[in-house]
Amino acid sequence: MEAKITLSESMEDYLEAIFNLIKENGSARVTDIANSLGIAASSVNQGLKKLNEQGLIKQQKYGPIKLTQSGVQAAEKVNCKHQILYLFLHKTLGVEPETADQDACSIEHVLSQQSFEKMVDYLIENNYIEEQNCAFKFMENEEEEKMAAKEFMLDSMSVGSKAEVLKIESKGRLKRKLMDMGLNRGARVEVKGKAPMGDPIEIKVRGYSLSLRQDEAAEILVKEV
Amino acid sequence: MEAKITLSESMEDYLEAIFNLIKENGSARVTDIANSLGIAASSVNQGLKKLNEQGLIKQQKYGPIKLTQSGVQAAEKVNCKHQILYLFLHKTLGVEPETADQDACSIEHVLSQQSFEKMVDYLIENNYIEEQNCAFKFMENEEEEKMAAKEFMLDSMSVGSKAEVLKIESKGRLKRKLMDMGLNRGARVEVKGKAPMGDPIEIKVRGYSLSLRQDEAAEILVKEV
DNA sequence: TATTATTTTTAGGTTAACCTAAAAGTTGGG
DNA sequence: CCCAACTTTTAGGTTAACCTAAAAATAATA
Repeated sequence: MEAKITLSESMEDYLEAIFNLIKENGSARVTDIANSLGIAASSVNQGLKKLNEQGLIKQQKYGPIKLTQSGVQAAEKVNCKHQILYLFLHKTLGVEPETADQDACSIEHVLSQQSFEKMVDYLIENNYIEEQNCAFKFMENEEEEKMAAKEFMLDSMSVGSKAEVLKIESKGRLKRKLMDMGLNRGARVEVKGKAPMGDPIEIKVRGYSLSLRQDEAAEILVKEV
Repeated sequence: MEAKITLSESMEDYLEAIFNLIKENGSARVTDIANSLGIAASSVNQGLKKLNEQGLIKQQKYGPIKLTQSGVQAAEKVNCKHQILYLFLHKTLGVEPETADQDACSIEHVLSQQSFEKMVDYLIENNYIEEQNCAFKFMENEEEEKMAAKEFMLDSMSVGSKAEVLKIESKGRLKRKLMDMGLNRGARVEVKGKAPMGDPIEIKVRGYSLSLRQDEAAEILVKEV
């Protein structure tokens, strides 16, 4: 129902940096963010524009940067992932703090939900974290997954039907590409049309129209709604 | 001058795909690589050009793709990282095979050496792999890594550099011709000049000057000296 | 409050990694 | 041996994420 936002890696980095700076200093300025990420202030400025468009931060020209509600949510989610990874690498594998932190930083953007969950399980079992912890904020939606029924591959949906994306079955780059198009878990799609041979297929996601090759659509598991 | 090769994520992906395709089918074609990575053939083509420049693969126009010695090395390294991650995620954390594979794919490019080593330690302790395994191929040679990869195809050497011929990769008439020019194993060559488009290339061997077409030079594996 | 210093923004790039469409080259079947 | 089908390459884009240099706005201080 909510317009679920998709963040690129660097957008996540910006958010996280803002989140941490606010926690530490009470405020986040363009230069602070730039310093903490090691990039130019002008680059940060551009990034903030996008976060602003997504409604995750609020900034007036030359003014201080604040997180909106959904901004805080998103930032906490990223931060939480970071913490899980850090703890896992450092506490259970014995990786040095600094390296663990760097690795967490690079992995947090790409690791699957499932792997995160498994790490959390492991950390709980070994008493490194407790169930009450931040670790769980992003995990709520587990059983919803097994609500089975009415699951199809997107290419077999009929014109006019609506569905929710459950999973992208392909790997690597293709998966990435599809996700970048907005086809993330939970996204609502509507099949607007199909060419005679079923290729390509016209769909609508998050307000955008886009057309998929049939073999691409065949990689997308959806639940009819 | 250290010629240490640094590979971007996608270059690593290309290498890995080539490596696997050759293992599975005996050969890797542009379209196969494109399919296995889910990207357009033309994109692969461009990527291959770069790998070629780095001396990691060898391809003649419209011809099959082969890995050079250093190409195989690099590919094995990446593949090995992939395997470690896969085993770790799947065997010790219980992540599902498919997801573990995808995650391995994204992480393999960015995880630190140290974290890899810790995972290997863990895998050995729990008897998922043995010391003899591939897992170590990329770990012994930390300093050797800097030495390595001074091997190039002659056409990718810069003007002014000197090298020793290791092998002529072509066969038949062309090989004969090149050998007759004095390009035998062990011969010392110096690159005297290149025409604007890299074709032809002026070299000096055993006191003679001679000029090679680029695709001829691309058949000659040399070690920089 | 004027002047200097700092911060933020704008303008105008670059690069890597993709893309589509079409041309060039190769191959297999009639 | 020729043509249709496929593969590979070329040509000409796009986009995200950076950059530098300089202009505009704000803050500090003498």
